[in-house]
Amino acid sequence: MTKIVEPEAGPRSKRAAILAAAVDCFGEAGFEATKWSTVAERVGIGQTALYHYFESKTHCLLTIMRLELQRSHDRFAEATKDTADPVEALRAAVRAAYDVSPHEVLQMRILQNHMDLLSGSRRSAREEAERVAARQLVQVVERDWTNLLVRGMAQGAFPLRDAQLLGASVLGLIVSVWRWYRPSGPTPLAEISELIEGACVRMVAS
Amino acid sequence: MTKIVEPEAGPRSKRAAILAAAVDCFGEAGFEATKWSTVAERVGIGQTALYHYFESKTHCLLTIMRLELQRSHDRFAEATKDTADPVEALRAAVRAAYDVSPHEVLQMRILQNHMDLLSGSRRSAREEAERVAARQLVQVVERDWTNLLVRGMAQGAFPLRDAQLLGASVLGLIVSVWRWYRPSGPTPLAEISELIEGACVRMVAS
DNA sequence: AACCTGAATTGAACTTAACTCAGGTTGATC
DNA sequence: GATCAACCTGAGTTAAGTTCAATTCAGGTT
Repeated sequence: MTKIVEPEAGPRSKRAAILAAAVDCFGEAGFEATKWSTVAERVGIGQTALYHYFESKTHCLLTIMRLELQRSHDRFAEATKDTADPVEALRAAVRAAYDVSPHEVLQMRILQNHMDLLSGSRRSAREEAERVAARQLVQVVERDWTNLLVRGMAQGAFPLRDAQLLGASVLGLIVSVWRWYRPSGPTPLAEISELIEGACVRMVAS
Repeated sequence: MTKIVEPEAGPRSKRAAILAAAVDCFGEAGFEATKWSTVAERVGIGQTALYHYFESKTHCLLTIMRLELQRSHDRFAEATKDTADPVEALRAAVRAAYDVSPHEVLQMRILQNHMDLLSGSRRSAREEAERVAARQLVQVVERDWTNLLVRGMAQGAFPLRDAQLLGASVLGLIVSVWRWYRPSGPTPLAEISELIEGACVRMVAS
């Protein structure tokens, strides 16, 4: 469980700007479709300057994914921390999952679209470090949901079922939205949130 | 609704062999991670021969995705065609979705991991044709599930809800499995199928 | 003010893998 | 056995990510 130390920002560091620009580009156009040099342009630096902050285009992507996973976990914890009733905790967790900014929507989309990157190992050390950290966070998030179900089953609020599998399914259902949802689309996020919240409760508690 | 005419196989065509090899490679190692030349090697031809059958590596990927979507739709239709009861039809459809060979598992994984390709348009004509065909098939499959729900709601078997959204959710839940499932993993597909079948019914019919 | 240090940046060169092209081989059909 | 289309290849091109040696810049030291 090696945690990655976030490189502290020097006063003229462009790391944050690069990450923001990359999220926009990767999120809108897709990782493969966006040229690394375009990100540099948008930040206002030459393409080679990117390598001062990230070892590679993929290293940047993995960083975005890790940060998003960390955020998801934190929000889950925050949303459920003082709710004893399992059903209410579940509802709160789902609502928290969809209580996101447009920028965070892009981050979720990027994360979902590149989960497969976390399987195979990477050549370079820094990339591999990010990958492993992200993979661990995936497991942490899965455990978040599974534990919630286990707790509910133990209290008799949820019927007994394979909590691991059901947890993965609930999570899968929730994040599947990020593959098709567009802020500009016809369905408002609030409506989606409500429907999924109900669906999750029925799935788990019926 | 332009349907793509499958190039009929000349007696010494290696198209099918290429597709099979590509599914193995793309499915196991990932599309980006596998070199196009590796696929050629595995088939036993030079890399340039690939371009006799596919305009590009991406064209091959899009073809795989379209074929898989066509298969999914066909299986759905076959599984539900003579089941009047909506709940039973839903159960049959879910079971059909998981009644797949290991090779088809790879195809589903490839499809799910590259859905984002279907958003943006492609440069070349043949690629774009495959993309559009695939995109249409996605909508067809979504309609398959939505119609099933609409039918069930009309008959009073399912409570009234946004069928479009709920259909997308059910589908999202079902296919989310292909991101993590491995035939070599600890959970047998039959067990997954059963749990998801139940989850879908509760989600829709409770 | 002159100097030093390390972070930040750059242009030019390199690498890799997808792709193009100009032509060669094979085999079914007449 | 001539023909034609399908099929295949080696050599060369291109595009995008990446490396590297050299340079600029900002802030602190003497």
